[in-house]
Amino acid sequence: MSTPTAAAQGAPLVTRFAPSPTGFLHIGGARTALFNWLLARRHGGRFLLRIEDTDRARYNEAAVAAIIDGLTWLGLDWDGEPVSQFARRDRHRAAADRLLAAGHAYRCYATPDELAEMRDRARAAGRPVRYDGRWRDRDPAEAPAGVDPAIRLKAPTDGSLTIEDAVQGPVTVAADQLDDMVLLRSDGTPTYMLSVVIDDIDMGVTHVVRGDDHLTNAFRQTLLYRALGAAPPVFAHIPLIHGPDGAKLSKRHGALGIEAYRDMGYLPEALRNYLLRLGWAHGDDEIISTADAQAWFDLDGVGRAAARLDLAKLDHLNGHYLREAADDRLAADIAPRLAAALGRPLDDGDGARLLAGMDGLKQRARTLDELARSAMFYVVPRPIPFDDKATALVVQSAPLLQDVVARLGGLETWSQETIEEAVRGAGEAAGVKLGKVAQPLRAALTGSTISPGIFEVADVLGRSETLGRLADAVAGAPPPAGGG
RNA sequence: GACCCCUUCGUCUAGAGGCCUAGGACACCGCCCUUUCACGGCGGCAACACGGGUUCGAAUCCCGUAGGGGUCGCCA
Repeated sequence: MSTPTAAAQGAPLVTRFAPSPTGFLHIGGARTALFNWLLARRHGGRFLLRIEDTDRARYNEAAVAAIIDGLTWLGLDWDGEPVSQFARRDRHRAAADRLLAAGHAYRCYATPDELAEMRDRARAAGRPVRYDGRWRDRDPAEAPAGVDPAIRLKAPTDGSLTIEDAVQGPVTVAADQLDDMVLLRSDGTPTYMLSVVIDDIDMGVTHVVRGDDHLTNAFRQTLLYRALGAAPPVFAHIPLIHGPDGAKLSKRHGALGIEAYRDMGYLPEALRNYLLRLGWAHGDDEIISTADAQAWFDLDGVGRAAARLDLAKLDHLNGHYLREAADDRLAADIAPRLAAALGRPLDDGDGARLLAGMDGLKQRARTLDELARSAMFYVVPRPIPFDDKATALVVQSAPLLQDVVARLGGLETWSQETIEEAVRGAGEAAGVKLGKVAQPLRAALTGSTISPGIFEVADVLGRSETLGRLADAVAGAPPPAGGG
């Protein structure tokens, strides 16, 4: 038998992201949220946020904040207020009572020890490890005194159940694989399985898009929908993300909170693009704007195999978005990183240089972290630190640099054009190629052999700072490497 | 162990029986551009897990094998 779905009846599309607040928003959760968000936005539907906080022992308030911060940073806006599943427990209990009254559920007096023993025996005998339904048809009069019962759903005992998963296709499971799941614990609290279904029904969720570790839950939940007389949603179980080694994501690789990626210097738009392409494709498109993603995303394009995390590709995408980003935004983004490295807040002069030099800087960086490091030379105080290659270059070319100092010092106008003219003049006078002058100059001004175009650097640095750094360099004995 | 799912270049993927001498992207290697490094351009390396079918024809359909993953809680 197959299952009709809510969406098949033409209801407006509603998706939800429903994390449990036991930790941060990890990369897999972020992708699940992205897909739900995109699907809703694509179809003009609603994207809801629900916190699955029914397990009070593991509830963690900081985790709720981390999830909300993570989604916000990623730019995934949800509709309405976040829903607390725990706050809706009375509603869940009432549903369990209704099922009990309708004969779809029953009281089970089996104790935890008894259940553990039952499982051990099944495992030892090589039988499926399931609840055996021992209280399903037993006379409640036989209930042991002083034992609070759990409420279990009566699942069908024969036949099979097929789910038409929007990603996995039709998936069939035999009824004997599904045991009678607990709806209400013996302490009267609702379980996740019951809460999810009641909440999804109440919230009007039409499409449940989640990790495929939930695939087997979909069968149990479908049974619950039926008992409740409600149409199940469209299920879409997306493959999990694996680490670079193909194994399940662990703390060793990418199982980091989304904020860790932010701290590593990734832009939210780059992460969105990367996560979108991980397990989903739209022909050969790679760089996909959020507007296009919202116009194109569909469940059809979601693959069925697990994908591995590849930071190199994320780096490439991030570089692309970095080059596209506005200079003032990037300057603001790296300011805290620079201030931390400098041990002092940036001043107006630093800010002006960063902004002026940003276009040249951002062409060369792949992450905000790299961008900040490459920008250090603009804000470090004289005498600036030199790396080994820069030191060697400056020592070799001191006479040439002295001529450059003389020529630059005599400039009436300080601009990229006049600077270039002066530096080229020095090269011609010495009978060497431009590179022979430009590299030592770069070393003197930045302390490194790598930087944006050197005329631009000198222009941004300004006349006095440029001449000052040059003087420091030709004065010899530049300070040892370090810092910048 | 039982059940379910998956398997195209190193990685992400295109591919829905002939358009495939399998395309794109990242990574890698050359060359070009060039004041360095990037960017960009051009070129290269590199894959249909394996074995059987079905078909005039299979990366695409079917079966099996191997490998990988997921689930088996009064957790979510």
